Parts: sequence; C-alpha cells; structure tokens
Amino acid sequence: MSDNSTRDQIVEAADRLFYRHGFEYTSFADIAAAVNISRGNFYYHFKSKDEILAAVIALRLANTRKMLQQWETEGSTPEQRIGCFIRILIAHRADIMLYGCPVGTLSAELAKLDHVAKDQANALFTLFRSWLREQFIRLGRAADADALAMHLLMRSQGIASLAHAFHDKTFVKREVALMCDWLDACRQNAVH
Amino acid sequence: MSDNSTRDQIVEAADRLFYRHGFEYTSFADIAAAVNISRGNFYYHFKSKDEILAAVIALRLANTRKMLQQWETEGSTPEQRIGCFIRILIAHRADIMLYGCPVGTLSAELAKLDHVAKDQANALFTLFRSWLREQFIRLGRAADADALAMHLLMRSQGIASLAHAFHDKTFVKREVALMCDWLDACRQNAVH
DNA sequence: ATCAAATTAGGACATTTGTCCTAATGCGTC
DNA sequence: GACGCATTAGGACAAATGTCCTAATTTGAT
Repeated sequence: MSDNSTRDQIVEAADRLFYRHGFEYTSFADIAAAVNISRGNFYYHFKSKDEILAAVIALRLANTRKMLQQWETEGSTPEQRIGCFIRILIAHRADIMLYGCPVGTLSAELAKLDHVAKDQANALFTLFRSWLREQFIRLGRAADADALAMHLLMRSQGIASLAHAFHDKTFVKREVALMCDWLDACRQNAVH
Repeated sequence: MSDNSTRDQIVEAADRLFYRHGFEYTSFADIAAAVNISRGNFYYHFKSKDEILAAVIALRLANTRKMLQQWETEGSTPEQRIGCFIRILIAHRADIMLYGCPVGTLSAELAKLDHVAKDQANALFTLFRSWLREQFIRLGRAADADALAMHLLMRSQGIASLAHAFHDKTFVKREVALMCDWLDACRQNAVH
C-alpha cells in the first residue's frame, strides 16, 4: 500500500493471510504464492516466521495509530470520537462475520500458542483501551474512564465473536444501536 | 471421568489439550504423551484427527446439556437459572484467563481453518442460545427473548476475550456484576 | 562497460505431521 | 491349554513445514 517493495508486499500478504486463516495455519508457501516470489527469497527479508509476525503486528499497530488520529480530527466531541470506534463494527462487518476481529482472534491464537509475540499482539488491545479511556476522561467520566473503556472493548469483542459464529448482520446492527444508547447514557451521567 | 477406557482417556486428554493449545496446534504425539499410549494405537480408536475432534465436540455438547439440566433444578426462577450461566465466568475465571472461553476459541479457530466440524462447534453456541432464550421467555420477555439471549452470550464472550488478553480478575468481577444488574433490569421490564 | 552490492530463485535439509501397516500382546471362552 | 478376538506397540510412509545454502540475476554507482 505505502510501498511496492517486496518486503512490504510480504508483510501485507502475511497480514491478510494471518487475519483470514490464522498465524499457525498460514505457511510460507501460502505467503509466497500470494506475493508470487520464491520461498527462499523470504529469508533475505526475514530471518524467521516470527519476524514476519512481528512486522505484521508492527504494521497493525501503525495503522491503528493512524486510524485513532483520524478519529481525533473526525469527531469534535468525545462521544463522536467514541462513535467512530463503535461504527467500525458496521464498516467492517463483512470481514468480521467471515474472519472475526483481527485484534481478538490474533491475541487469542498467540496466547494459546504461548507465542513470544503475544504481548505485542495484546498491545493492540492496549492501544484501543488507552485511547478510549482518554475519550471517557474528556467526556467527564475520569473516575471510571478505564472501566468504561474496557466495557466498550468487551462489547465489541463479544459482538465480533458472535457475528463470526452466527454470521448475523441484524445482530450486529442491533447491538451497535444498544452500544450507542449506552454511550448516550454515559454522557448524561458525566460530571462537567 | 465417566469411564477408564482408552477411548475415553483419549477424548478427555484431547478435550483438555484442544482447549489449552488449540486444535491445530495439538498433535497426536501430544495426546499420546498425555495418555501414555503409542501413537499407532490411536488409529484403532479413531480413524483420523477429525474424528477425535468430533468426539471432543460431542463430549462437550453432552457435558453442556448436563450442566443446563442441572441449572434447571438449581434455580427455581428464570433469573436464578440465568444467574447460573453468568456465574460460570466466575467459577471458571482461572481457566478463562489462561485459555479463553472453550466455546468461543474453538469456534473461532475452526472457522479460520474452514474446518468441516465448524458447524458442530457452533452448535455449542446454539445450545446456550436456545436455553437462554427459553429462560427469557419464562421471564416474560417472549417478544425479544432471542435478542436478550444473544446479548448475554455476547457479553460473556467479550468478557472471556478480554480476561484472556489482560488476565484481569477485577475486570471479570466488575462486568459480572454489571451483567447481573442488566438481568435485574430485564426482569423489571418483563410482561407477566 | 565494469564491478560490487542488493535481490532473487531454487533446491537441500532435518523435523514434524497425519496416516497406515504389521506383528505382538492381553484376555476371555471353550 | 488352545483358540479367537480385542487391543496395543512400534515403525514405515509421504507430505508439509521452517530453515538454510549457494548460484544466478538484477540494480546502481563509477
């Protein structure tokens, strides 16, 4: 996307395949076929599969930071910015119903594998958590900002999990509406 | 548990290992080591790894049905029975923080693998969903019983997902309390 | 045009995987 | 004790995997 270099192509293909099929289930041959380069060529760019994973997580972290910054400018109020977060469930619902949440599924897989990069993957969660906490502080809920952030993260994870299992678009829409209601009630309880 | 036969030992060991490390990441050698039998002996009891998976899912379905029946007798009111469901998050919180929800993580993994047994795994979700729906009907919420059941499932999945990632016991307790509050509000809105 | 460095291709390698086969062992019945 | 059946052990097998090595090719600077 940002560059046409082979290295970036590998990372982007790995990113997509890790999301769709999982890290363990994606082989070098799969990525090689996707990028159309020889298998041996990998080891010029990456010394190991773990290194590709680290690069993929770094890419996701960078993309997420960009997205959060974008939301900072898109929404003029905290509730509008939190609304951006809620709406990604709608925007990405097709992918979520097919492959689940990219953050949650990777975090769960790496935890089961007891992989060295599992903390890195959880950093994606922490990134959202800190950003949401900041928004709730600005909303006037400094006392329980972190709990509210975790509650919102929890709901989005739960929605993604069941959307993945049941492939139910109506369910996603309904739960997103409930989340918006909840956010509205949050704002009304705020201390200004 | 129910029997000491080799077959049952295999299924129980596979059940535990599939939960802790995932299906794909658990090899025959791992299960063999856990049961202390030779690798070749598997193929007397199971023709393939998929067959073991099917047996594991069947075991989980049977155990879940038993648990739901137990809850039917434990709780005399629908809200008490739904309370049993909510409290498994507390009872199993140690395992959930280490390995996630056994239903959600298996469902997600099999979906990513596009495994033939993914529908079987989702049947576990459906089992809880139908049971919860029934309880909400009895609670006097027939009109939106399924939506309420899905909402409760969603929250438990979200809690398990974040508990797995953050290993935060306090978070689990707090969210369980919120779920109980939500259930209480549900009951008060019921049509009797 | 030449040369050095960066990049790529292709195959070799050991290991692990799921699967299958055959021989041995245990065990209950006559 | 002998037989037949159920169960187990152990190894063979091909395929796939992550890793590594070397030779070829491309690229860019002089």
